[in-house]
Amino acid sequence: MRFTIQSKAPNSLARAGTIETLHGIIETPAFIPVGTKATVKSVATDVIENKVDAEAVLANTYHLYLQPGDEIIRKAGGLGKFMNWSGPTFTDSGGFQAFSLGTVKGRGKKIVSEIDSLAVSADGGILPTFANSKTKEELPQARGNGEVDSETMMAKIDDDGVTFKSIIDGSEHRFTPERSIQIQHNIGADIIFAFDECATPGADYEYQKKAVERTRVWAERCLDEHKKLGVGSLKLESALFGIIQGGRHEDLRKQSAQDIGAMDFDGFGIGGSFDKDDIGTAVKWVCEELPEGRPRHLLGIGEPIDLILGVANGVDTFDCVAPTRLARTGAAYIYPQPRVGLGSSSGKTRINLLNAEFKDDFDPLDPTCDCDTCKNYSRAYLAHLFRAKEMLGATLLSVHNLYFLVHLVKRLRTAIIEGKFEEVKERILKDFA
RNA sequence: GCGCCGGUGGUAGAGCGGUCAAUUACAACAGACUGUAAAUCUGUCGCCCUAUGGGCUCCGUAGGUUCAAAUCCUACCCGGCGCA
Repeated sequence: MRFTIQSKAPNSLARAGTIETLHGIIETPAFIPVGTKATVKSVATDVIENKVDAEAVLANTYHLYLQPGDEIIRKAGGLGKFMNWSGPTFTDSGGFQAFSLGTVKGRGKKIVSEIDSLAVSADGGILPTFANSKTKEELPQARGNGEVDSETMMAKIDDDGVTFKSIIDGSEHRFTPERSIQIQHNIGADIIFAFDECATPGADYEYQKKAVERTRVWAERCLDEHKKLGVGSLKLESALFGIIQGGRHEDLRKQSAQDIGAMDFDGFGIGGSFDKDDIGTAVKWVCEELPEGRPRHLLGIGEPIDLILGVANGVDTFDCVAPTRLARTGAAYIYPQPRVGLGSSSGKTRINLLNAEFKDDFDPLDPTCDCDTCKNYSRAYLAHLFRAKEMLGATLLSVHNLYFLVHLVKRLRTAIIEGKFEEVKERILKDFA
């Protein structure tokens, strides 16, 4: 893998560049669609390539390890071949799942729940049942700190790794930094991530500090294992990115960035489950500290405004489930625009197609958008698909939302190269403020 | 014409003397979603108000029994089935 910075925006951390991989070039900054289980949900790879214009896709180690199993993907010739994606690929390490399964965060008002048991759902899948749902406030601090001692939790973290229950069949499994790297080598993505501990943003300072230290130790172990494995049987040369943690604490973020930045990683991931306010603080602290010549990926972010702020603060690549998840429930990103006769959708940056006002709205989703969905289908038709529960709705909206974010970031890239980043940033920011 | 069964909120369909403005599902209306346990989850869903409380109307229609009726009785109207 080779990273080249083409141009930098003056008085800003923003930069435009290229990441060259075995499977093609990623022009940065770039928004990378998430394809957790080796599929960007509801969208075929040729559409991701030709209609969304994505630079790469990101899959997940945890999910692919459980199903279909990393051996199968290795036999298929690696992730890209398996899913018919010829471009660059990423895999996340599974560290985030250790966090999200360990603390079970927010579905609706049941912020955190104790999982009572696993039950078979109507469609034959296995679902946990939430017998003693509690709000965040009611939970003991220890649970928020990841000290998940309860037998009923889905994951337990210790200094050596994470033991977790399969979301598919409840069986017990264990990830260590070494194991995560081994699995990721079998999956064979171009860019893989170190196995980190992602503490909940609500955890206290002491716990965050511990997570930073654990992440540092695990990072070294990942690097060792990665070097030991070399190019492996697949002969796919993966680049390994180290992950920075530290929550919302400046000293911890800088410490983590120095720790990880000093190691022999090909690039970096910034983890930690952010909300909007953290981009200008935590992300900035980290990017100021990291060595300039290696790419930075902001894990799990974001919304349009997050992407703009992320680029401005030195991030090169992003991934986020929001565009596809929102699409599946009928929500679409749009550029705010005054719409005559449509008071409530006027000026919005996101609309819900299930709202009654779109039943007979025959305009495109976003008249300023050049995606296939906007060029060919009306809001009324999309609204109908969602009301009728036709799966094409999810596909068409996913294409739009992905296109929207991918091209938003492409616009920023062009602006950086043309020396107009501040101007373009301010203009778009004003739209989304 | 006789007999039996049935008529419940937008729909289906529970309830069959008080805990019923009425279970549940669907529909409808709104909200949430940031390294995907997510084609998911949450809320509202008779009307009105000085709204974690109060008032009014309500289970085909009209009467009646009862302290109390969607629930029991009578008549009528409507629907289904059976027999003439």
